[in-house]
Amino acid sequence: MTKSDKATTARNEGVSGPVFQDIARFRGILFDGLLRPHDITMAQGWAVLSLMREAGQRQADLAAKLDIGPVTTSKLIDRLEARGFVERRADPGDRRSKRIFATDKAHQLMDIMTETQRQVDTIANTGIEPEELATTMKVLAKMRQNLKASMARD
Amino acid sequence: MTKSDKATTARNEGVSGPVFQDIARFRGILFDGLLRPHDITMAQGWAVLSLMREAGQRQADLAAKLDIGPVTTSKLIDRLEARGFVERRADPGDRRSKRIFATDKAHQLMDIMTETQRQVDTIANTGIEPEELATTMKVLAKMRQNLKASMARD
DNA sequence: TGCAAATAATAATCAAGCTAATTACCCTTT
DNA sequence: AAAGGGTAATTAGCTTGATTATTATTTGCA
Repeated sequence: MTKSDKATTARNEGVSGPVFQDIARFRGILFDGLLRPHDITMAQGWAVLSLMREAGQRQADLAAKLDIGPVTTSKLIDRLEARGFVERRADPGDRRSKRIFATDKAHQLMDIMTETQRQVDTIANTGIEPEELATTMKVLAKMRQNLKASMARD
Repeated sequence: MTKSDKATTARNEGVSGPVFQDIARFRGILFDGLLRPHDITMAQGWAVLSLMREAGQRQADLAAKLDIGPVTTSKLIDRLEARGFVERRADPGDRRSKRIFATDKAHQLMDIMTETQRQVDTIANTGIEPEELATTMKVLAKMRQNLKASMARD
């Protein structure tokens, strides 16, 4: 640890700071760069994966699964449909709803997403002790839960 | 691939998932909600803080400090200038550059940002052991560094 | 039964990030 | 001194988020 690092920590400046934002952003840039040849983005890929795990979700279901808003979901599906990874079908029982299905073309994405995530994790986790990493992932899960719960109540 | 890398990969498949994206997003929503009465956002606040620590930075300097692109910086400053938190002045020595200064109005933001961050951290860190939190922050700093380094080389 | 409230999707608008391309300017080299 | 290459800021356009409001449909209840 350098002297300036120590000073920064002591002042408590930027300790949690933008570190979460930075990591999320850097991971996204890396992820999207690796996915570019496959004409898909990280956000789109995760949406498709959710649809392959559970076919025929309504847009509202998918939004809840991904923890994003219904509008974001709608536009995400627009792009996925334009690229042929997904299709909207009318819900036979409720004419307000649409059911979303992954197409055949989407099925190659499973392995691509898994492998890409492995690559990003390998880069991000270099030089980190396995036990410390395990602790970190456990803590992050708790943080995610804390934050989500605090938002749900408002 | 080292032995510990292999072990990590084996145990940690899909663990990282969108958890970083989710935490960053949730923190941003909370942060921006708390800042709303002050007519500023989290991203804007951090930019102003950097300008108060070091007055008269060029936009490119600020971009490097915040780890964002020059275009994002330019538009961020547009919004800050429109709200009267910041002003652009011509650089006397280089007519390509502009020097950015926080206005008097900005000085109240220091405490607001500090306090808001404390509130968000309090929510996010509830029920987490101090040692585990310390480990996590250390690991996150390392991850951030790993990711940034991997992007710089391309 | 009929009307009010809830729900599903979308349109419109804004913030914040990105890349690529432009413009203006500086500096070094010949 | 002119040319060329590099740097600073901006414009234009895309993605992914958010919020707010609208439309169409369903459902619940008096």
